[in-house]
Amino acid sequence: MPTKTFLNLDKEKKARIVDSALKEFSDRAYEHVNISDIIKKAKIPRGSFYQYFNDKEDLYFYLIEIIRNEKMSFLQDTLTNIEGIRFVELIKKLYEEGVKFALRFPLYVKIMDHLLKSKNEIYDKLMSDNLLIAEKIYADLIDKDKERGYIRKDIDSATFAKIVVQLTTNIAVEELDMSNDEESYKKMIERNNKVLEIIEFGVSQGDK
Amino acid sequence: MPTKTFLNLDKEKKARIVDSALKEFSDRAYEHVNISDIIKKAKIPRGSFYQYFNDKEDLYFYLIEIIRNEKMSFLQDTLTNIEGIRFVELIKKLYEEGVKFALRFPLYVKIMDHLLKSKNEIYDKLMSDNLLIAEKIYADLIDKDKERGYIRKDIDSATFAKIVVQLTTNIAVEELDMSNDEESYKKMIERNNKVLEIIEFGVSQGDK
DNA sequence: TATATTTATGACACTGTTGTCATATTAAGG
DNA sequence: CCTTAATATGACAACAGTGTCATAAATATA
Repeated sequence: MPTKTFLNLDKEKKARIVDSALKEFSDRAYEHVNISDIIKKAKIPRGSFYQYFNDKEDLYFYLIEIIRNEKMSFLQDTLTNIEGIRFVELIKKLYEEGVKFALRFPLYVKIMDHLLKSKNEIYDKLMSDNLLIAEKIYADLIDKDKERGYIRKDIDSATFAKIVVQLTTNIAVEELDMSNDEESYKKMIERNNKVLEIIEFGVSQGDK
Repeated sequence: MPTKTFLNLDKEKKARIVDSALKEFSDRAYEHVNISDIIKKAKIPRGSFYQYFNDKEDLYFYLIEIIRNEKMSFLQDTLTNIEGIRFVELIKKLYEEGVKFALRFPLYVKIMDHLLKSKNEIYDKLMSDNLLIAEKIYADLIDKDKERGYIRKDIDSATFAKIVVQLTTNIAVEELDMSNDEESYKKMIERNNKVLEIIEFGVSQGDK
């Protein structure tokens, strides 16, 4: 947690520091970000930084917190209106919102992407449960859809959930560098729809 | 490339160096491996190392080469008998062989996993094309299966290929730490079969 | 204005890592 | 056995980054 001193800082200075840090952590993976670069970009002296944060991890956790809050408030509408919607439709919607979020806050998404791909203690502290929790939630929703007759009962819910998590968490980032316009937005949505169509109906031509 | 001096080294010493390096690069991502640890473990003096290799990258590329050769010779049988086999069956077979390979050479697989998840210039130099090439090959095989009536013609081959690459390249590694026995071998195969079953026939219960 | 408290600052000691180089050792050739 | 070439060695300079600390400046309080 940042110190009281940091939180009392005037808006502009705080923003300078946070922005600089966001930039660094979106460019590089956690281990390669160094304080020296952050304070240089934020134009604060070294000593001040350690007046505000314990160390790099302290700062990083603070950023992740900011990002998560932003994402949550972004998804709030979608998540409060789950009732009655089919699982596959929900996934589509969530992905769509995810893409919107990515276009609005590309730095945030890059940072989370680094985190997702990392394999260190930071990941363990912040993420390891998260995806499992998502899988669990998905599996429950899948079960409900089985009851309602939308999904084959012989499908393994856990496997299906895992597939969805794996296919929908990775796709967005590559695109972000290229262009932030409507074009790539539509392309990403479309690609995801194709993927879900395959999952829904399968590729097999057989009589079945 | 290693120097002539290195290649002339007696077998035992060469092995000591290579093994030490393999261990380090399987434990840590490229950027976090340092020469000092490698030479300490291999019990060679610092100067010698630089007699053998230009730098870390030089050594790393050499290891990747070794791994690739091993993998290729491992998959040779499977790859020479593609004729007539259905795409989905081929993927199953390749995955199965992949698991066998992983159990036989866990260090190799961990190293390749680090590489796969990295997002740096090393990755660009060594991997960026590779997955695209795999996708292309898969897409061609999918097209053939369409002709033969195994796969729906309205499926987007590129999308399908991408899905397969994404779902089959990631799964293996987590398991490696736990246990190297027959149990986990069977579990991995089984899980992959479930995934492919979903891809093949879809999850939808609809009349269709 | 005087004093206490909070904040700012950058020099510095410390740690870790790389690649080089002068020198020593070993092997090879005649 | 002597000379030349190949290989081995570890001390060291150079660099990069972290976290601390004594001191300065600013701000609040009385």
